[in-house]
Amino acid sequence: MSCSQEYTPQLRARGYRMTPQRHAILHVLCHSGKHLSPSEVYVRAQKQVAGLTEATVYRTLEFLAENGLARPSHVGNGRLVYEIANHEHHHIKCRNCGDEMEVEHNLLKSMYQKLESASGYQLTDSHVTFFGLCPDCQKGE
Amino acid sequence: MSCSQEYTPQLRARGYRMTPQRHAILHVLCHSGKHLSPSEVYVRAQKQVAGLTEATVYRTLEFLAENGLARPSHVGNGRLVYEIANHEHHHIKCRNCGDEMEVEHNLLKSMYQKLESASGYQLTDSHVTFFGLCPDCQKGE
DNA sequence: TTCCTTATTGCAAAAAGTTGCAATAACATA
DNA sequence: TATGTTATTGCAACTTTTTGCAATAAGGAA
Repeated sequence: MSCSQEYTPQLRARGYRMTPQRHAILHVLCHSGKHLSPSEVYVRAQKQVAGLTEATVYRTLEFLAENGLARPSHVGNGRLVYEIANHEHHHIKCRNCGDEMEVEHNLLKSMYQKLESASGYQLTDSHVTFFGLCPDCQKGE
Repeated sequence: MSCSQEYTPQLRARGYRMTPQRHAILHVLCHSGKHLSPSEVYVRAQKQVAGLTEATVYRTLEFLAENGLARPSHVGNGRLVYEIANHEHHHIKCRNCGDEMEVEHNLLKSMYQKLESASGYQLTDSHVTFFGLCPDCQKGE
């Protein structure tokens, strides 16, 4: 309950429906704080909705992402993870130790503008993951 | 032959070996011009090396990426594609029609510096894919 | 050229993710 | 509140990607 409730009108307005499955998945994303893989979402949401399947989790996450309620991101190795889409940010991940931090979008803002004018594209999707070496791992090198 | 030959000493120097499989896969990447999915690489490389398996293609692509000879990129939906790592660039892809263009790295250079000083990270991996609407699809909206 | 070490491959099984389709259940309307 | 439409789910089969392990072969040293 709580957080996920507020999404109901958003879905209805677009002709979609709020279901116990979507409810549970949104709830999981809301209260996780970090991003989760589909199977992590599955394990947690299953406790709230008996009979939930993994296929539904995959479809729901993709659906939520398409509708701007969840943010998918590529964090290494080609696997997607998801988090709730409340504030715009990006990630930097350490190639070595896997440590990760958030980056405010306004650091990238002027670059986005340059990019838009250079390419003619209108940038919609704003999540990017950068890879590098964290301060600790740089010392080790 | 040709292009892929020059990589042999690079691998040897690090204690790795050049094999017919790696040879063929590098050759495919070199002569494709665009990025390819693992299965596309498999289909093409198989013609040069009888008995090549998909597992080997996956492992080889990951290996080449780790050693800086190939560049992996996330082009939508969580699937990885690969291309030969000869010049630094990024991609912008249209969410609507799938059209794609390259972006020169120097457009992002100053942002990379800001990011490094703000985070303390040393950014190593430089490929990013941005998503947006291409000029044509913007008109349609 | 032959031998030896060990990086690399193929195989087969497992894990992760996707898809078609019939059954179910949101929810707008009466 | 009862009803009909159709968005959504579960199921099961399928595709894609990963992994362990024994067999193979690259290439340095004798």
